[in-house]
Amino acid sequence: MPDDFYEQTPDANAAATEGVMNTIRTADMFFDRIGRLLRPLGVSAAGGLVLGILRDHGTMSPSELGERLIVTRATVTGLLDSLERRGCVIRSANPADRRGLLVSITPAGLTVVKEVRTIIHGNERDWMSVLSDAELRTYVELLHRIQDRLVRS
Amino acid sequence: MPDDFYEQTPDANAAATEGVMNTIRTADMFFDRIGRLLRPLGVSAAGGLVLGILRDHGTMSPSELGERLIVTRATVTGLLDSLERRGCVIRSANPADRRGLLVSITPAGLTVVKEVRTIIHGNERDWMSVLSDAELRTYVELLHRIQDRLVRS
DNA sequence: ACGTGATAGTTAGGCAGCGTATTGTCAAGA
DNA sequence: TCTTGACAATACGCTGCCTAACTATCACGT
Repeated sequence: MPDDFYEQTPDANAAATEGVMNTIRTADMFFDRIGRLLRPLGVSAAGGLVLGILRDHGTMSPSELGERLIVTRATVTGLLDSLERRGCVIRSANPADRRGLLVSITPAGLTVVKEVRTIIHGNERDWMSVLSDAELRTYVELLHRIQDRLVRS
Repeated sequence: MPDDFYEQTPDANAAATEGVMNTIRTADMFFDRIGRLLRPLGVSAAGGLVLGILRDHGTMSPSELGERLIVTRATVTGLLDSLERRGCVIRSANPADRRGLLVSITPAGLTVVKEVRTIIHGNERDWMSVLSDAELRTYVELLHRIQDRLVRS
């Protein structure tokens, strides 16, 4: 998002606008870099998140995956389609509820998620290295405050 | 993006990861809220950006729009298709270069962009009101430092 | 004058997200 | 029992973003 979108606004909103626009721009950059780093592994950024969750928390339903990812169930369906095609996860019937499924990570998926983490962690550390430890703590705290405001719509 | 994706990482990367993930999550929230606010106007968040640029800088080529938006020309094609369908912009031939086009905002587009700004500015101010002026300045400065690091890949 | 490479825009195909509608299943109350 | 409302997953259509390939045009160097 370009700086100049709102440059004609001379009032007190300018600072708030800059905060919002720069947040979005920075996140876009992160997401873009992560996607490029993961492409050689054959998974998307979203797919990497799914595998990480399955690795840490084990088999779960698509709905629960959606809650953890903060996306809709419809989106989870598509993500699982991709991951299943690549052999990273399998869907099986939930014996306790015939409406539901259970999603499990495969050995191939475990291999992928291991590589994902190695790649991403190093880069994240690098990206944030321009902030001191104290600045990073401040930054995260400010983000949390903004998020708290946002969840209250 | 869920907090717990990387929770099993006990080393020094945890703070950096939290910074990256929270940036993405916050931006997602911003983008979602903006999209919902703009839906009644019949334009997407990206469409609103295009109209704002055209309003501030006048007629320009799709390529230049793409540079300002930091998206590819192919993406601009799609955005202009939508905006043209809604009567907000028109494409015309560039008399100086028969390869190129010129995109102009229409009176209807001007009306829309005015409403967009009114709606968005008030909300941005509200969202960022949880930070003091000094904190907001700090926040934006930290974002700029991170962005500077990111543009150097 | 004429290739040759660069540029402008589109198209095609893919992924990821959404909202909405649909189908099947569960659970609770009449 | 049976109906009714909630829930699980999917299908469909839309937007937005990408890359790659294509056509048309330009601009430069020979």
